[in-house]
Amino acid sequence: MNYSKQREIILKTLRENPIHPTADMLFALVRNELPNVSLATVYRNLNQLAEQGVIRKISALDDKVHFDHNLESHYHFICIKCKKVYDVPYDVAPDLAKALREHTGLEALAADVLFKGICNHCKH
Amino acid sequence: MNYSKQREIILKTLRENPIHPTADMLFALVRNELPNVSLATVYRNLNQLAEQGVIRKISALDDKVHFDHNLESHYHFICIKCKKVYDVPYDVAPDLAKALREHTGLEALAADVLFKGICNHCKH
DNA sequence: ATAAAATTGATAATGATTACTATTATTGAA
DNA sequence: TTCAATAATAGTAATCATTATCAATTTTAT
Repeated sequence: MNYSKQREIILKTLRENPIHPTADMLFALVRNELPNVSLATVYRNLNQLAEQGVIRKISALDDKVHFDHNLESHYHFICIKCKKVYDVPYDVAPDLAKALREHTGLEALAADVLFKGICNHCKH
Repeated sequence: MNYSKQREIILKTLRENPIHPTADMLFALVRNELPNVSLATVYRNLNQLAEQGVIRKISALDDKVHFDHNLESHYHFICIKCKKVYDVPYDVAPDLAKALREHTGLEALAADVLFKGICNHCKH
């Protein structure tokens, strides 16, 4: 993987944002710094970075894929009103893979948890 | 919601199948009984049934939306090789909403858990 | 029986994502 | 540094799951 300015700025932009942005949200942000960047470049690099394990993809809703720079084990809460995605600490549901193994014998490589509800901000 | 033969057979077909089929899988199955059924009718009815709470949509698998006739609380395991979706009993991770509330104060209306790994069948 | 409302099949449209391609940038060795 | 090989880019076309549209048909309530 060669260096590219675009990839550097896409990654930097993702890391600066706690909002779990989608590809098109990042496209808009990155264009502030690189006005000629292509949407295809954003998608290409996000997929490469996810494949390398530098970032994570989260399929939060039924529609767009969101990206997460936080590699630590954690879960997500999506607000069904504003669609914002919040981090949920791992401690809320630790050792799910172990529980799965003990109950079913299945070996999980990953365990994704997605809570859905209305966030505190939207309740008011 | 009026009665329709198509809806009846779509629902019956989903209930007869433990495979968490997608819309196009159901389309193929339903066409055995109703050769003139339209793909749009399958989508339309699955969405209606899900909206009524008669069936459930499961997303976040891989692009396509799968449908589940099992309304009891339970989770899913997807095999990353054969893409089959298996049910995982609720007991593997009970009371996630309560744990979320106690840790974060957030109120979850739903908690989806998706395990990813290689199923026993694909291991051989 | 009949009119209003719901549903259908066929197909066009949508929207997120990926593929393609000619051009440009990066790299490592001579 | 120069240069050829490789990788990445911008722009755009293509893909593919899903939705929307609409005239025709079916269901339902009166």
